[in-house]
Amino acid sequence: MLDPKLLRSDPQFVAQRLALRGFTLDIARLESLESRRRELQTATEQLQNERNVRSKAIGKAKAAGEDIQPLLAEVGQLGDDLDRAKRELAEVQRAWDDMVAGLPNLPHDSVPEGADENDNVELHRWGTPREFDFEVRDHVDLGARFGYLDFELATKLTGSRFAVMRGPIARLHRALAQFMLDKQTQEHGYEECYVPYMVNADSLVGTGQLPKFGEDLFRLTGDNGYYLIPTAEVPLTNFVRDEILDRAALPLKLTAHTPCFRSEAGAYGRDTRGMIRQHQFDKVEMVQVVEPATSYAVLEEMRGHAEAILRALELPYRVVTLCAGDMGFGAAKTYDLEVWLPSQRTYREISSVSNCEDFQARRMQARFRSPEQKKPQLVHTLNGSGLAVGRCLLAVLENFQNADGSIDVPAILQPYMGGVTRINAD
RNA sequence: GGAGAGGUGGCAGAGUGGUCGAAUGCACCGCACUCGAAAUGCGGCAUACCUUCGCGGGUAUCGAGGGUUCAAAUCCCUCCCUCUCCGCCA
Repeated sequence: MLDPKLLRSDPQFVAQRLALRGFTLDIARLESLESRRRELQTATEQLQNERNVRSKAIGKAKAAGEDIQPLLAEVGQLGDDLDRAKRELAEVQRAWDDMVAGLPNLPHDSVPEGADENDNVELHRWGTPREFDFEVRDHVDLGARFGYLDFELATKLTGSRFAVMRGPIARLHRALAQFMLDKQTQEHGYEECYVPYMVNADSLVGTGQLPKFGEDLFRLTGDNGYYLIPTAEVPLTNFVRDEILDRAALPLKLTAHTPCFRSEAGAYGRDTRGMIRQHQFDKVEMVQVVEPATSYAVLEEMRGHAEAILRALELPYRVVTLCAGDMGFGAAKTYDLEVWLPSQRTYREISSVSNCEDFQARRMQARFRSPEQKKPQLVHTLNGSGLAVGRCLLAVLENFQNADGSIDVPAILQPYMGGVTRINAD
């Protein structure tokens, strides 16, 4: 959520920043709602005050043994007026809340302008894509060789956009997740967490998936209305919802390996082959909750934490700064890491690292207290994949393939594979 | 799933429908005392929003949401959560 004070004091500025991401702010509507809200709130509170004063007077009179009938008569009309005022106020307030809850975050000054992914700016590349002296197979073909990666089976079990992994590929998948988790906890200082894979609506509102993007989520039937998590960012970031932290508790660095569930309602027809875009995939997620002054330094740090995984795996990648138009709803600045996929001869997203500044914190009422400042201040929240396990798996399969369809296990993963150095061999 | 007991400020813990935003204790902060500290005394100590240049004033919040009432932490309803016992289970 954007700062209501800023929306009020400088709507032109907000509109201009939002325009960078292709969002049009209806200033006239905002201002009309705001002025009506203010008017109604003041009037309602005055009525409320009057009623409180009179009720107290009745209490005193009664305690003093006086006749309270005349006082009751005086107060008669007040209740109706108050009810009406409250109703009107609630209506306007809700309209305003709905409008503001639907506004995306403002892009940071350093974010490049642009409308879509074509305008993202490459920051740097690492590694050199390997030249193959044979015709490369994509991960679907490689995985099908011994039935280690089976999409048809998953379709029978469930439906499209799911995968079954078996044998060494299933183990490679597990090895990747274990390796990532170890790296983030042991070398980068994150606390390992195990979290619910279902969350309530409040958590999703806190991180910004709701109310606007419900169609991307799997909602469970039943009275409690839980949702499957689309990313561990949701449970991890919501650790601090409605909390006032001690400054000494910051930065809070959390990581978790979880499955992620996405309905991808708007993505039909894209990446239908293979496991690029699945309804269920595993991810190791990093979340940091920090003091505002440090958040941009932390963003760079977290990008490094994600890059470290790809480097250790010897996977060529590039880093792009997302342009304003391509960023997610809550992000003020985002880096995407894109891994080289030989079968597509292109880089594909494998990690996204974002600084949400106080956007999520304001929705969550997540604050911290420092000795210098009397009032609690909003924290800044950041999240990043470190990394997407499924996409990483397919990157390994494709980049480490041999002419005979076997796949070398990256050196760093071999200890996690019981010393196995090559899979898919005859 | 069944039966019972509960959810009050950072924590503990009072609270008869009416001067209750809420006693008291602990923790924390300031001041006094002290060479310093401890102990003691005095004072302060929730959050959000509205209003004011400021001092200040106002509104809301006692798990959540409804209801009764001139007035609700207190009464009624629904839901959520916690604890104890039983059942079932990994």
